[in-house]
Amino acid sequence: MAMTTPAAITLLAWDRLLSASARALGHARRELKRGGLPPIEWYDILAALERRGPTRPRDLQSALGIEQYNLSRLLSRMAQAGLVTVTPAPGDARGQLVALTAEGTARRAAMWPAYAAAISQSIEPRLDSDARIALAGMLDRIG
Amino acid sequence: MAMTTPAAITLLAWDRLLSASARALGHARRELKRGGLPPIEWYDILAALERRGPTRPRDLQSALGIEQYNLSRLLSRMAQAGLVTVTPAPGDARGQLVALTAEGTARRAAMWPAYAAAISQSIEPRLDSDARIALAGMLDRIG
DNA sequence: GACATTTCGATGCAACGGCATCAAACGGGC
DNA sequence: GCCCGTTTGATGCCGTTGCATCGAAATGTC
Repeated sequence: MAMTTPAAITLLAWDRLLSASARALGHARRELKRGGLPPIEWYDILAALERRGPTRPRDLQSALGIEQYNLSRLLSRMAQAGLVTVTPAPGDARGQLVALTAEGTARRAAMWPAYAAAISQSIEPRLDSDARIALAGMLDRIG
Repeated sequence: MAMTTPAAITLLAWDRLLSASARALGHARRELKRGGLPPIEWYDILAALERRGPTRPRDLQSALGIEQYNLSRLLSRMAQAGLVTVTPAPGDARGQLVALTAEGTARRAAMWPAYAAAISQSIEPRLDSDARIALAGMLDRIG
């Protein structure tokens, strides 16, 4: 067995991290597209709004880790698609309040089966429950 | 303590996987940019060419998991930057042979310190050697 | 209260990626 | 040798992202 230096281990972990997440993300994206559904980014925003209720863009941004300009345009598209409403924020004339529409709620629900299936297919087949817990714990430290 | 169902564990792992890799990747990208260096994608191609010697685009594509059209354009840019040469492939008039230039080798070497530092900073601070091995093993199964 | 600083969100522009398609060349079957 | 399906790589089109910057409103300073 080859001697494995700490640095080499780090690189191996890096490599696996990038390729595993790229593969998994790509799979989920394709599955959603295959179902004629919106992209993952929309799901995250819709789900966040469902959890939090009407929210300021700025707060969405920090909660989801999206770039400001990116979120701005995502919200434009989602509003145009009728999934959210963007209204002036009460008490701050600069800002806005983003809220789910009924259609937005429905759309998020419609996305879930395809999305959940993709997630399960990526993660569950070869990791038992304990391994998943351990994996989440390690990744949590990296993040 | 809340009961944690298997499905919830899967979702937690998914969440951590995406956010950890996004954070780590973003950090590495920013560090490279901060040094006035080419993007990660270029590094991967340069490193692959250094390992493999002159290579057909098709082979790079499957080795690195890049889309065909994407690789085609990356190679154009890298050739224009003088980091690789693209010549007709001997024995196959459809194809090409991509080779590193001296400048390409130098550039890859110049990228490494910044890239390696970003990797270490993302992975090593809170995972010891054993944890990194375990992490790589789990991610390998997902990929 | 006037002025500088900070925060919020939009946007022009260029680079990049995804998709579909194309032309050229290869190779197998007959 | 000829045709047909396959492989290789490029590209037009469009949607998205990154970057820099802007204007407007809020907040802090004096």
